[in-house]
Amino acid sequence: MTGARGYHHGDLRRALLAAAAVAIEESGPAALSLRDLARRAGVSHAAPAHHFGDKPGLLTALAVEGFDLLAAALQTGDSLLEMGVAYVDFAVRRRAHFEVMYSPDLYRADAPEVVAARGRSRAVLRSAVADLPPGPGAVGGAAGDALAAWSIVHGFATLWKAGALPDEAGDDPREAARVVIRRLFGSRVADVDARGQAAPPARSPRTPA
Amino acid sequence: MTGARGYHHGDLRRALLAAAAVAIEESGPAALSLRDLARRAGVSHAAPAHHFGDKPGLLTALAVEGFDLLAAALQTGDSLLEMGVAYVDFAVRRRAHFEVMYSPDLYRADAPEVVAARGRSRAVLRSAVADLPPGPGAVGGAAGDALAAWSIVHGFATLWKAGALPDEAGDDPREAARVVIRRLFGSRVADVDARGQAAPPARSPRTPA
DNA sequence: CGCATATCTTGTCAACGGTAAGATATGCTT
DNA sequence: AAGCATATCTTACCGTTGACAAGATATGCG
Repeated sequence: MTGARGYHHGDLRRALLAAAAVAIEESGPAALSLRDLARRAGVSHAAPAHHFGDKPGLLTALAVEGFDLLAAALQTGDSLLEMGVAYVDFAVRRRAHFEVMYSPDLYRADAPEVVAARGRSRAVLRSAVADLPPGPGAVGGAAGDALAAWSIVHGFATLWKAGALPDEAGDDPREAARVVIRRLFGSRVADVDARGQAAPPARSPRTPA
Repeated sequence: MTGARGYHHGDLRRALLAAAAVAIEESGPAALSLRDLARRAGVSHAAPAHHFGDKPGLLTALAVEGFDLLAAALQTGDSLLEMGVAYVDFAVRRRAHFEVMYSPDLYRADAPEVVAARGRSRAVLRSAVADLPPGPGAVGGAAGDALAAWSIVHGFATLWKAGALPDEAGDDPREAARVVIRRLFGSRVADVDARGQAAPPARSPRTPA
């Protein structure tokens, strides 16, 4: 375990990934230092190289972990609306993973593990979109639905994280995300009356049909 | 002009910003090196410090320039649809500026010039949204429209740039953006034939819901 | 013409990423 | 249980970077 102090760390790979997430949340991915991670983990500055090769290697592992975490987070929501909220929630709460995942310059985005993990999270979104009743002005069909849903949710999350939104957006990203998603899909999306009266104040974990 | 070779460069500040944009387009903002910029501009490694102070200072200037360029680009489109397309086009063609603008960890996003420039581009978007006929499921009113429009366009642009979209999205970001935007606003947005040929300059007559 | 100032240079330092070579623990084979 | 191959970690080093200090040179204003 991590308690094994001595020449061998015991779980250095995990410890480095966790330290990387913390460090990135503190100062962003650009300021990440492998030597700082090594210090946080209590090992020498050359230890990370054995597990990840180089900095892009470490961030590649973090991206893979992120895509898998995202896929898992999305699966908790049963409706497309809740899945979108879960996407935004993931972006806000796991800032480090999210930022790296969508910064392909920082890691090897074409590595097979990354492609596979990204495909898994994409499949979850697809399955939810497929359950959506067809809409009136469906220009691009289900693929268009998926693209639009992904775009609006990703854009909202990114802008929120970047602090680029005006204050009117409020302070609860989950609630604001609900409003935006409902504006895209209207009554096609679950669990809220189509007229879209002010959103329900309490979060309702169960979604009555 | 830039031709003034000698002890003084003549237009070093501009030259450095331009070189930064090129370098970032090549390798991303994380790999940016002030010394490399100095080499490209033909000056010593300490020259940039006089104009920008430090690296965040240079990126702050680049972000301000980017927000102003964005505001100008948005103003070319008269309809909200075309403005959205212009947003995506800006993100794809001026990758460097766009990436920096929405990476607040890289620069001083709270600097007054940045806040002002960002406000200017936001005002352009607002004015276009205000012209939009009210929609049926207007949850958040015009502010909700603006938030949704900005989110979907920003998300699409970001995902496109990150290469995170499946191949079905096609290879023309402007066309794909049109489809996505139309899915959000439906008939409320200027009408365009499904092929997405250039939109009519005049705003469409009132669109029946 | 002379001086204040803006601009650029050279020199220096600590920190970083990456590599090489050596030390130590782990686990497999017999 | 012993020995050896291998995984893991350390120490040492190199070139590059960002930042700072101090000096050199050009520009503009009186």
